[in-house]
Amino acid sequence: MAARQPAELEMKAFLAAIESNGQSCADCSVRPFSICASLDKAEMQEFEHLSRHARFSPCETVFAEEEITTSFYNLLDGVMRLYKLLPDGRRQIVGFALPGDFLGMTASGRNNFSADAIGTVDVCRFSKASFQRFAEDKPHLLRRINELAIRELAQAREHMVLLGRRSAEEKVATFLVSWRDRLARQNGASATLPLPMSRQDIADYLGLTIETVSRTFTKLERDGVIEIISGGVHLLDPARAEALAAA
Amino acid sequence: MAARQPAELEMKAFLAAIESNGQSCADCSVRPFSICASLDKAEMQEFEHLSRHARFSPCETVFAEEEITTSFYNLLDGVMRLYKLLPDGRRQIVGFALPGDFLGMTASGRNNFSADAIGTVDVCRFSKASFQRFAEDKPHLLRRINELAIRELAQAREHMVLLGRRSAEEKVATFLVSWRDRLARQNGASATLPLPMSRQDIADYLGLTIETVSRTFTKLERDGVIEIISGGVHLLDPARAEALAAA
DNA sequence: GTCCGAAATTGATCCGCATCAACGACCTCA
DNA sequence: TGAGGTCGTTGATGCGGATCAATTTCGGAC
Repeated sequence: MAARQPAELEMKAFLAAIESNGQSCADCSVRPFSICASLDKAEMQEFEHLSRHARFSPCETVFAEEEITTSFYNLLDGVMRLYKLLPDGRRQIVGFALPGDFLGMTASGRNNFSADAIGTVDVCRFSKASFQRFAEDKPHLLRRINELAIRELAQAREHMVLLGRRSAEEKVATFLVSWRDRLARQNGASATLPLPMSRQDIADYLGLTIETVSRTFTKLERDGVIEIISGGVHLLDPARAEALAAA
Repeated sequence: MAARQPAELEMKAFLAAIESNGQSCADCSVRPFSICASLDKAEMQEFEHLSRHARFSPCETVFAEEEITTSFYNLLDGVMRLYKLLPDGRRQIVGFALPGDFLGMTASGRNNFSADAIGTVDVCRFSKASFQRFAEDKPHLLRRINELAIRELAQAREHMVLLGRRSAEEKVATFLVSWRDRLARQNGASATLPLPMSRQDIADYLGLTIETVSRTFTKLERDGVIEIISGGVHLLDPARAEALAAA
């Protein structure tokens, strides 16, 4: 087994880079990625009064499936797992939320998935009612929300292909490549991938077991595609990973 | 094997019931289910001029993945399969579209899936540009589109659970129950389920092979849950089907 | 440092579904 | 009425990933 170096340091740096120093929307670092990007200065000031910052500890649940939705959240810092449970406990992670993601929109008024903090998480929280009142007559904001919903829908469909039609190795390679791309969009490209989620989380995201995920990581390392390090992986051969992900 | 009676007749009746007689939005039968439900009389009249009716033959492709999106579609009549292909030909059906469904919204300007007519299909077609111009400053329409997008997102996540975490039998039972519920929403409940799509379509929707779908149908019939008839199934024991789907 | 519990890895075995192959049902068309 | 094609069903077999079962590694407390 390869020596492990802390990719957590890199994760820390990454999180610091996108850290919202929180006092004001004006210097919120996730703004360009969030729904707030569509607001002008005056709207932003009004909007600011609707939000309250909140912090969640590792593994804390931010909201649960089927609960009546009372708040919307703008993720400022940290990573969350979004998941659904079957009555017998089987879990499907439907996505990981990164800073800038907007959570809480529902059609039914009840959350259609649960959301946990993975590490420590900072959010902007809005009451549903006041947010809806604010958004009601702002077409540019509505269009922005729409755009994000449609982007998520595209991701969801991509993930359906992965879950329904890809092998374990393809699943893991696809996960690594698309996780890298998501981080890169905010943070710039890097061959060192922090993976703050557990193997179990990855398994439940990919529709596999923890053992299969672990074996597949090991196989990719044997094949020289990745190096497994503490808290993440090093992408040694991105081209090969992409080839596995595409095929 | 059980005798087969034509459920196609029932499907025909179903389709007739929701048939848009097409001349005018005013007597369009899918309106209450579509985005048009949010428009007032004046808007509807303006909107009407933006649309052109079109008909597609069985198996005809309405639009293809990756194509630049030039039109939006309101499905009036018939059923469509929405799917994505991997380079090696593996297919994942990401959904079936029914009358009232609105197709064509993209984040990137390119379709993120392909759409085929299953039987004969009638649509309302809008040019993307004129639709966007029309919708731009109509918050109620934007909210309606949003609502539909979020509903689809919820469905997509539900389907991820199915693809990632359910057994073949659970998948088939879930499919039958939720197909019944979708039809019922428009058409009223019925124990006779028309299945206009092929076994291959069902397999590609559920992440299975055609053989496994066929065997599972047979098993459900042996167990008295369904009766297989021409062009569909008869749901003999809805409660048991729902139990399989829930578990 | 040592101890402890949780997470990850590895190995052995099993099973659900895929694959490969044949057959049957139904349709169209000559 | 029969030939041929497509679709669906059924059977035999194989394999990828699940399951069961140890270890090993890691991180934190002291």
